[in-house]
Amino acid sequence: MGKNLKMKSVRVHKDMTQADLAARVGVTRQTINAIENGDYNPTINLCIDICRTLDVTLDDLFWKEENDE
Amino acid sequence: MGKNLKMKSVRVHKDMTQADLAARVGVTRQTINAIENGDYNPTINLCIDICRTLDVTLDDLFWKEENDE
DNA sequence: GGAATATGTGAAATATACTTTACATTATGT
DNA sequence: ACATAATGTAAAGTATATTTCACATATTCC
Repeated sequence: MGKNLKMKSVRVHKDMTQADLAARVGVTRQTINAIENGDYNPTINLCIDICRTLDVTLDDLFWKEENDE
Repeated sequence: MGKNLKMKSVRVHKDMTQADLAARVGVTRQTINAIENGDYNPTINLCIDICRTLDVTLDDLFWKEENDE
């Protein structure tokens, strides 16, 4: 699976660590790490919580056009 | 949880049954039904597959603004 | 270079998404 | 009214998201 570089970049731009984001979202640091590294397939509610915390939308972080490599 | 009326409406507008959509997405009819009825919290990859099949994006079907009731 | 902080990762346990089977209810057409 | 298709739902099983605990590597900063 591909890494979620957008998520990482938005998080860093907001000066948050993986642990910070995890705490605000109410999830483990490992979970955030796994999502950024594309190690699994999160739940949509978790995605929504992450997006709200980072002030972006689902399409911003999780949508991929048909022809993404 | 709230029902996903947008998803139902797009699906119906495309003249697909829950079973049709399920088959195209590669999932059970019950799963589609449960998602439309807000009975659970699907995986983002499944959401993406549903969106692609219905020619919409994540924000169209699954994003909710802060102040949705 | 060493201390502290941030990230990557692994293995075992738990919660929950999703399947399978099955049946009941609601709509639609004739 | 009857047949048929579409939807709602329930229980038991399987797959996998997420946690917890633990440690190793990278990064930063003094």
